Formats: sequence, structure tokens, C-alpha cells
Amino acid sequence: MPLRVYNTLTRQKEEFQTVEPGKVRMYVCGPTVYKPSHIGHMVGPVIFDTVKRFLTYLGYQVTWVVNITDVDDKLIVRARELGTTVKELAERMTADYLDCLKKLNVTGIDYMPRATEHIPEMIEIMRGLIAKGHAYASGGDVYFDVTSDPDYGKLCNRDPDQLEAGARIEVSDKKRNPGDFALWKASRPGEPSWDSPWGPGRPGWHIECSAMSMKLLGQTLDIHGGGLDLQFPHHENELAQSESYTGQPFVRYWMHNGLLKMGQTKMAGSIGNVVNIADLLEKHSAETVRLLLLSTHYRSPIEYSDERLAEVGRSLGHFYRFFERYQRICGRSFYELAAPTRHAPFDTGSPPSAFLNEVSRLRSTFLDCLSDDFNTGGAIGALYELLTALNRFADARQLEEPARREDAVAEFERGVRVLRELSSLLGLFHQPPESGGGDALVNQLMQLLIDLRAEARKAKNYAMADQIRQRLGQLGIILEDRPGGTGWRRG
RNA sequence: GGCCCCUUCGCCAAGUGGUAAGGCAACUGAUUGCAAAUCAGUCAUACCCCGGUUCGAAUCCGGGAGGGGCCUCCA
Repeated sequence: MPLRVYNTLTRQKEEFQTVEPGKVRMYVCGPTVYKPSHIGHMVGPVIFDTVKRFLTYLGYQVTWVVNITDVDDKLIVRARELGTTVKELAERMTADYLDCLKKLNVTGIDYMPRATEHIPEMIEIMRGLIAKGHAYASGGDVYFDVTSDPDYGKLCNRDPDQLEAGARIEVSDKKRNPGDFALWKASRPGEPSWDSPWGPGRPGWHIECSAMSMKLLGQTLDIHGGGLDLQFPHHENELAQSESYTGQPFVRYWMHNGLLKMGQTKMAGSIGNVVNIADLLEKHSAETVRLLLLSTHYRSPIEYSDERLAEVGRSLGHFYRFFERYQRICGRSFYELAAPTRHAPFDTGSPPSAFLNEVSRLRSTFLDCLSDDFNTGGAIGALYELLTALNRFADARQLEEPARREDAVAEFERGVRVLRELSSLLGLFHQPPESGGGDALVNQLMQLLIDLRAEARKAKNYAMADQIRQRLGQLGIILEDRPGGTGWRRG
């Protein structure tokens, strides 16, 4: 099934065609680093990380850029509040952001350019825009003239004349039109500033993305992503200034992810209803968060709640228990299995077994879902079905019994490798969950209790055996009696 | 006021013209000394409402109701 991507510009799914065959240039708007990251900041990175994984799997060479906005009004205000410099604050919050990305297994970002390191490139673009009559200097500022671009508003269906009617636009007598936006802002005393042909100042919000994407990826991007809330004005303005400057199409596919909601309204720093990643990860694993973000289609909003996270955590438990089962059956850790990095047809063997046919079918379903505008929710459904099929096979062929057949184990192994392959595309299960077992002493003590209980059961002293299990239960430990002996886990 | 989008089982959620995936919860059975885990089965005659198009619609069109996003910084 060919890959299809929903394009905000055309409001429909389109077959994916890159500018240069085999290569994908992807740019996603990153954070303004003035506060610790909240979960909303992770929606885009997790989604586009998955997009990159899948594109790479399909054979594309993907270059992914996420910018860091390290100069801005909010940074200036916040640094002043904290009695520190913009630079120091930006560095600290960038480190926090990177840490969050790492925890959520977002590994695919190739470049993270800083706005402050690309001032000359921005100045170059502004010069060009002024020369072409698309921008003008005014009182130390530089503005983009929206009336100079007949296409202005095409991304969001905005008419510049109607913008005039909106009373919320900042009125400034430096602007020619109310919809004009600042490319460059003259700096006030005490603010970070850079020299420019128009005097000391700092960049406006939108120009950095044009400058950095152009520098690192060229004039036409294959994918430009970001939150739905960035469509206007940010992406509209980026689009206008970039195309006015280069005369080339700026982006082939605009992809916008839905926003995370707290109750009925979106989570946002400006509203103040944010949940920091650091706080969140004390209650729920990073993998739970990642799965939550991927379980809904990326264009839909996701409602954040503790209950929802707990629910996702419970469903993850099925996978974790299966991985332990796999370890028991095959004597190998699931996490150490190598996942194929490129797509290849699945060989069901000959004659194909019913089991491997089922595995193959589910693999196709999974891949078809991702090919249809990165439908991770549908793909995850197939992943659960695959899990059930694997457990069913292990049950039916009694793979945990000593008398099992080795050819059945080999067949099972092939099915498990598909689970490894597919879950890797979602960035799941790259390492064992944090709170699996215990330290060496705990393991020894648990073995002692399990042995004592086994003796009690052997002597048919079920009252004692059940008491041991029940009291462990009160400590949050669940015992599982299996064919090969008793195992335990934290509930 | 303008521009987008959404509404599917108790909850989450996939599905974009061919007769409703999956997860959580619940219930029943197999298994177990009893549990846990796993498996099996049950769980939406039905997709916000009303019209229309069609042999056929959750899926397309029109209208209505409810909810959300953007038009100001926001991932």
C-alpha cells in the first residue's frame, strides 16, 4: 500500500512524493526554552519520531530538524524573574527538553539548531525580502508586508482583509497593514541584541524557522510539522516569507498534530494547566506516556488524565508479561532481539503454517495502518492481536512444558521477531520497564518465600500457602504459579 | 464575526461507500488446591439528530444539536 499523508494545505490525504527520490527532509517546530517541558511538548516529537522510523523502514533517508527558540519575549521576562541571563536559562531548559526526549525514546532528531546561532542567515533573508518589496524597515523594526504576497493566507484560509476586522492584532503605527508581522524587532536597553543593517535588535518569531530549515534542508521541505495551534499565524507567516524569498514551494506536506487537553481545554503554558514531564514520570513510565500519545491518531486531540495513563499502563502489562514468557521459552531477552531496519516481505515458510499466516496477516494490517497517514491507533490494535496470537500459540503448543517440540519453538520465535519488528517502528519496548524485579537481596528473599510456599503446598497446607501469597499481595507483589515454577512481579 | 476540526459500546479508540478492529472495565468457561497469568466466549441490529444521494452510508451531500482549535504567546 503506498504511503498517504494528510496535507493541511490541501485538506486531504495525498500520495507521498518527495522532492528528491529516496530522501525526506523533515522540519518540526520545537520549543521556546523558557520553562520545563510539559507533556504537550512531547506530542509532536513522539509522533514525528514514529514518522521517521516508518519512513526509514520504507527505505527513505530521512533528515529531521527540530529548532530550539532561545531568544524571545518570554525568555527575557523569565530570565529577569529568575535573576539570570537569557542564555543560561535557555541552556538549562534545553537540557531539560533533551532529557525528556531521551526518556520518551525520541531518538531520530538529526539537527537541533538554535535561533541565536543563525542571525546572519535571518538577516540575509530579510535583506532579500526588502529588496523584492515584500518587507520594509520601520523605526528599527522590519516587517513583512502581507499585501505583497497574493497567496498570503492559503494555509489557513485566511483573508488579510478579514484580519483587519479582528481586534486582537497588535496595533502598531510602525506597520503598514494590521496583518504585517515583525521579522526583526529593535531591542530595548538591557535586552539581548544583535547588530543588523536596521540597528541593534533581535529576530521575530517566524523568521528563524525559515532561516534554519533553508540552511539545513534546502528551499523546499518534504514535511513540515508542528502543533495545530501553530498553523496560524506561525506557519502561515513562515510560508509567506519563505516563498516570497525563494520563489519556490516551501513545503510539500504540512502535518499538524492534535493538542493535548486537560479536561475540555488544551494544555498550554499560557493557560497554566500544564503537567511537567518530570512530575508525570514519577507516576507513570515513559513508555506508558509514549503509548498513550500513539494510541490516538496524531491529528486528534488527546485528553490527559491519570486514569487514562493508568489504563494504558495496564494494557502494557500484557506485553511485559509476554516478554517474560518469551524469556522462559526461548531463554533470551526480547529487548535484545534485533529489529529489521528495512521493510522486507515476510516469509511464512513452506508449507505456511496457520500460525505464521496469521502473523503475516497482522503484520500487513499493521503496516497498512501506518501507510494510511500514520494511523498508529489502528496499528496498535493489530499489535494487540499479534500478542494474543503469540500467546495462543504458546498455550496450544505447550511451549513452557519440558516435552515441547523444538520446531514449534522455532516457529514461535519467528512470530516474536515480527512483534519486535513492528513495536520498534513505534519506538516501544527498547528496554525493560523500570520497575520489573528487585535487587539481588529482594530476589533472594522472594525465592525463599516462594520455596517455603511451595513446601506448604506440597504438604497440602494451603492455609499457609495462601497466607504467604495474600500477605505478599498486601505488599504489592503478585505471585504466578506456572508450569515451570512460581514467578512474581510487582502489581 | 471569520477560518478549521470533531461527535463510533460504561470509558479510550480504529474504521472515509459494501454491512462495526483493538484496549480498559465487566461477565462466563477452560486452566488452578484456590488464585494470578494465559486462552476461549459474551459485551454497539448499530456509529449525536433529521433529511437526501445510492442497489447499499458510521463513511458522500444538506440542515440541526453539542464539543474543540485558531484569528494574541502557545507543541
